[in-house]
Amino acid sequence: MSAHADTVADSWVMRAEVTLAAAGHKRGGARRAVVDLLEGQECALTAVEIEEALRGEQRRVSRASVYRILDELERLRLVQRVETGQAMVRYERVCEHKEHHHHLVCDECGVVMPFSDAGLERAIDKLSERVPLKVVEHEIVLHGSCADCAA
Amino acid sequence: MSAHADTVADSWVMRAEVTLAAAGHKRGGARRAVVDLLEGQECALTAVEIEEALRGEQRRVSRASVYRILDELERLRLVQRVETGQAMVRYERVCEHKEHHHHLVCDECGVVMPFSDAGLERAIDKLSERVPLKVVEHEIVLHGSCADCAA
DNA sequence: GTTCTTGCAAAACCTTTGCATTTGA
DNA sequence: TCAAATGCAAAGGTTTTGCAAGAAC
Repeated sequence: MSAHADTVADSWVMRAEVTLAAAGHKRGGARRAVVDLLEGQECALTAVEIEEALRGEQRRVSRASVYRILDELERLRLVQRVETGQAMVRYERVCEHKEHHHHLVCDECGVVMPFSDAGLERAIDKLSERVPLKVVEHEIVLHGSCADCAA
Repeated sequence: MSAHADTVADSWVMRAEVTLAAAGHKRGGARRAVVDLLEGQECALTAVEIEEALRGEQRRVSRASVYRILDELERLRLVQRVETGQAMVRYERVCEHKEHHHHLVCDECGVVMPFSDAGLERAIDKLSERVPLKVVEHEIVLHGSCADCAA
């Protein structure tokens, strides 16, 4: 089903399929297209970017459906919002443990880059237990100027 | 001018006044009202909350002016956006070093709470030097369920 | 056949902008 | 007097919603 299915037994797509089915969803073509697209992304996309990517390739999906699908995927904790301080919210798939990353945002040109840091994750995990909130997820965004813009 | 001026020589309000004057701004009544309001806040407010708070108390300020003022304060790095995944962006004053904090967001009831952690700040500062971005600020948001909602 | 999905168009909403007026220096 | 500041109303852009047609089971 997905290009990753061979190497990763329980790929994100497979988890998504199972979770969606368990939630009583049928397998709509629009949602499958969005899920497949997200599987191949290394970083977060906006709803508009998703719509445009699908328009060319697999299957045209209306803007409204993109939002509805993302909303449902978020509710099932299959995708996560990423807020970059730009106009539009971004979305990316939630991977358990592995591949978990955060974001660098260049406030000048708007580029968004992923980064990850084990030490930071450890600090967050420890902290999460001392805080008056049952933490289910966290988001870290570093703002600044990218190499090109700072030059 | 501010209630804090006695105890903290260079309070945020004073820094704001100086910075605004240096940037060629006159002392408008609306902006002063917004700045004074922000000085008294421990955590981030939305533009609408600011408008509503001022409507009752000090001085009525139009929505457009609130946004314009926040925009200018942000450009001067006197306030910082806080993105909580809710509909509206929040703003809070930027305090140098001290009082720096991040946010816990209850995704069920929407309450936003500040928290701070020196270890986390250290991890972020160290990390900021290893990253392909000239970092000027960072934002950490923990999402989950607050004590009331989790019960 | 029933329920979930989807597209379209309209609506809702937050935020920004244009313009005329007022205010501060 | 001149530039900045402000309010109002309109515009802009993103996200949501209502409704009817279509697809999955």
